[in-house]
Amino acid sequence: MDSNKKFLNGTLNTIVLALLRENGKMYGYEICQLTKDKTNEKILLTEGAIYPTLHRLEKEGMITSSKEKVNGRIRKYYAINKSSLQEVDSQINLLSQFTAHLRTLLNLSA
Amino acid sequence: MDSNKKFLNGTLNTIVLALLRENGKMYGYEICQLTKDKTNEKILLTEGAIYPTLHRLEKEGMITSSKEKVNGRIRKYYAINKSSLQEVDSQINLLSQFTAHLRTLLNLSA
DNA sequence: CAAATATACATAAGACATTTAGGTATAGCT
DNA sequence: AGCTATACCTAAATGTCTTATGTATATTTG
Repeated sequence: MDSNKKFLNGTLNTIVLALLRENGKMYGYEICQLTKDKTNEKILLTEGAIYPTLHRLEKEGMITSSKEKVNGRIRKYYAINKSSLQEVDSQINLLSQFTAHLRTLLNLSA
Repeated sequence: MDSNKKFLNGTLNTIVLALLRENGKMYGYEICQLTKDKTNEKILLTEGAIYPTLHRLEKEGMITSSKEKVNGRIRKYYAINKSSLQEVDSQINLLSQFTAHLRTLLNLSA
């Protein structure tokens, strides 16, 4: 009841892909933090959601992981596969259209 | 894979409330049709989703139904309970904020 | 006028993403 | 030494939605 958690459903996949497209490569924890920062703590991705999502996207062949040791800890970076860039664009466009239609339905400007 | 069906998850409740708030009273089939028309057939509400949603909202005390016979067929109209108007506004605002943040994340203007 | 389509409601099984809750481990600060 | 931040992971439970059916009347069309 507190945040807009329930609205996230279905959009997480595309959020991840959009952030990866913009930033080249990112790791799970970083995706959570950046989302928190960019949305003023209004959209909070949980680790229980983000990691299975990343694993699924890799399994589907959309992204590829690579491990790097940074400051003694291992980070698992993910990047979009070049062959999937078009599909990623398409998915982001779909979500973009959806939010636009939603705002029309809700009678919101812009 | 064709439409943006998956994005709907979590927003249906609020869409229904927003349409009811704007139009005073509506029946299930009408909500589906209006949504289809307003979004250029991009957001399609299915009957398997809309009716359980209306039932749930009524059970929760957010809306109230009333049956009317129109053209020989019975229609079940729903309207927002006055005591819930504030809660409805609040929910619509939350969804509005969510879509705004989402558009920021996706690097979309407006 | 018979058949197909549109209108209008409803329910139930199944799919599926996310929440909630737990677990491991290292680095850095107090 | 203990707490917090970083960083990964998994699994059971939850809950919405899809898909598939079912019923029934009104209207359109061949």
